[in-house]
Amino acid sequence: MARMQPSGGRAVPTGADEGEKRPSLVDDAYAAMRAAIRDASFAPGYQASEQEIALRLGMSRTPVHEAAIRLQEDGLVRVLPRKGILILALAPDDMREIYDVIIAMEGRAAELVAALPDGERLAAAQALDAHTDTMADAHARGDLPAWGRADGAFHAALIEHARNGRMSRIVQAINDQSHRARMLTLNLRRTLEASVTEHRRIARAVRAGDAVEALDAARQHRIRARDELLPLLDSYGLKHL
Amino acid sequence: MARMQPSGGRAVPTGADEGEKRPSLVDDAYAAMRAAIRDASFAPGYQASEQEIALRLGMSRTPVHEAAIRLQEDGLVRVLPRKGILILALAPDDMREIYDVIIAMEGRAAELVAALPDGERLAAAQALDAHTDTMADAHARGDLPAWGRADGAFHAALIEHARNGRMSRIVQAINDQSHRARMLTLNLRRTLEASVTEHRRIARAVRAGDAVEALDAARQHRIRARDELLPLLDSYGLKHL
DNA sequence: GTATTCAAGCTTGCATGGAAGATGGCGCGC
DNA sequence: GCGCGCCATCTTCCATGCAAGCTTGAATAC
Repeated sequence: MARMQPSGGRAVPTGADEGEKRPSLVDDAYAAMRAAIRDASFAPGYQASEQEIALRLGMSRTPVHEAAIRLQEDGLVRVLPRKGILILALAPDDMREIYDVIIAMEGRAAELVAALPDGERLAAAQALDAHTDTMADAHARGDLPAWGRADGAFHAALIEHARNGRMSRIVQAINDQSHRARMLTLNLRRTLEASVTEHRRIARAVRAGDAVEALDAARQHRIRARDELLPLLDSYGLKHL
Repeated sequence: MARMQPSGGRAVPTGADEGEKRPSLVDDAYAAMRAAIRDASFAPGYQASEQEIALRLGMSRTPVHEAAIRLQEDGLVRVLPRKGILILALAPDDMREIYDVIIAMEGRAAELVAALPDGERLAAAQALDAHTDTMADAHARGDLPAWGRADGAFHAALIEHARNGRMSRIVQAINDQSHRARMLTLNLRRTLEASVTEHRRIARAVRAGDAVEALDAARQHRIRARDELLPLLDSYGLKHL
């Protein structure tokens, strides 16, 4: 938890949020704890005391407590009355739930993007292809982290171009929950090429304005990824991530 | 805001939540404010002061403040720094966003339910048909509120049988946001029969275990409802609900 | 040695006070 | 009359105090 500082960075880009306001201590605490959970400085299962976190962040218990409430709402922690903050672990069944949400949301997003008017649609397709190019490059260089970043950027772009703040927020919350699992399983993946191919198919459907094809392409992409990942988790006996 | 009492009722059935704990003051405040917003005791656009709400609920400002944070996370209010709690209104564009989320989630839910093993699947289909029967009865009697309740029960059952806590939570949050709009537009609806027919189609697909058909039926049902509702809102010039 | 009780120390829940920011009205200058 | 600036007031933000609940471990009875 060494790097857990009240980084001045914005709390979280909420998608549909346009009101700019300077971050409060609560925002700082929220961002710091969220980052600490994402990069596993706070390991799942760890039970922290609000007092201790407050001390470390150089603030009182109140903002930490309020940030914990937000994190609980996001599904990242559980606030146990009079016991502390529990960092939640992910079971394989949680991954199943998460994938179903993603399959639903990205499918609809792809459909929506493919139905945009020409200008926006082509811009979106171009952005998607650019990210896929980056993925292909990273794969050729054997740069796995870069591949992961580009893959994330592709899916983020797909959602963002659907212009639906609520979808963006939901997907972001879900991604936060599964971030650790994604990082872990990046090394287990075998079929990186398939992703590139499938991304191309999605981008092509968007470019053509074929909503039905875009929906199916996005769904199949995520369904295949899930069917590849879940057995992997089981075989490795990963009960919690 | 007369009925806004710290009703002893549970805070909110979180779906995947099994930890039973007696409600705290924060839970009371959350439930009371949520109910007040739902039934429009707190009108959209109204700017409340935490102090005033606390006074009315017979507690101090702290639990009200923390409940407000949760409500903000749910998208029901906006906490304006040093200005108060703003009850959010819904613009037609918000309804478009909400419908896209619902179309995505219920479509996937229907698909999942149709893919359940025989026992559960048939039980689900039976439950869906029962709710549809109630709707038909209510329609025959001209009992619009009962029709609305049965319609809500149908869609809630569809989601619940998909056995995905995250989906349940997301859909519940979205339903909270659109509850007022649904109540309002109930009176404007013309095509109640169509809903019954489409519900039957969904239930039939579930019973047959036809996931593809269930997905399409659920999607088309919501798409039609949206295409019927949005123009209605526009024509009535309803800028915020 | 084992089981039971109880107390001390830890934790958060909630109340409250001080401080700082936002707002609206009033008075002053023009 | 009209606009501008200032101040009173209202609001939240955050720190802190107190009380209550849970856990742990030691001491005692057997």
